[in-house]
Amino acid sequence: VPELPEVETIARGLQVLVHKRIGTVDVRLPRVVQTPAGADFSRELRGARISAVQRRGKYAVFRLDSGRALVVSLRMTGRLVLSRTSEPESPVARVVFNLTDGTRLTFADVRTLGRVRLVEPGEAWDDALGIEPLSSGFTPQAFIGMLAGRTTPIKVLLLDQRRIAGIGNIYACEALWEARIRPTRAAESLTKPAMNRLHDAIVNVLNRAIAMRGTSVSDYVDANGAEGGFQNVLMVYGKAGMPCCRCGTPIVRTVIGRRGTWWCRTCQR
DNA sequence: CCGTTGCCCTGCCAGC
DNA sequence: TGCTGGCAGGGCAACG
Repeated sequence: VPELPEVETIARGLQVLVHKRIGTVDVRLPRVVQTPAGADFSRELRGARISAVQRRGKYAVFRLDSGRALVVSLRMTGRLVLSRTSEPESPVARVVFNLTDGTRLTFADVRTLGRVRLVEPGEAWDDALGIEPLSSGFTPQAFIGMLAGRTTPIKVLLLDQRRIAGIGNIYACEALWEARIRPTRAAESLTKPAMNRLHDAIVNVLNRAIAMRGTSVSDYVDANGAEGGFQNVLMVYGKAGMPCCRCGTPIVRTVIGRRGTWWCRTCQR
């Protein structure tokens, strides 16, 4: 599942595309293109030069010389993978970008829930997205301010992209374990020290996951098709029945906010 | 604004 | 062996 560390790793791997020019664009499954609809998407991208490849939350963003941007949402099983135009195409390719130098960028997606869209210069496509948790603005004070008056379970708040952009189910579970906080706790009910611990745990977990090139539990691979390494050091995610690494109590799986949630009943309070 | 629910979509796997 | 139902979960729309 591509969350912040996975999309960051993909975007870094796609830096080789900077200054390259897009030739033809083949849309294999039209409904994954949000806008512009129909043939306009391919036509408007043709000839565009890529000026930067970035990440915002869980979105990959390709800046174009024209000031427009190609925005890709990978959702659950989406991939952005490099190859050569001469190689065979993925059977689940949804949009294929052929660069003029023979490089191919494929947006592949088994479950077809991912989306691509072309946004106009200055278009506020990410207005509803919250703060970047690895930016300097994500201070303990900023985080604590988000929790005030919020009765929602702390885990649901961590997953709310309008507050913090980029945390998904894996890293929400892992950060709460690291901070020793029960995922069901009402956000506003956390003590000040607990809020500080959670702030630090979020930053630490995301940075460690980036350093290990993301978590490959099902479909995730980077821009070169390589798996990440963080699945080998997960503490709770997907670990139902396994002993907690801190206290030995078996990890439980419950459902919070309609998401599977793995945690330790003993040391997460 | 806040919180909750429904829906999308396919591969995998436990259980019968 | 073959079928079925549940699960994986991010983003968006809709509702009170």
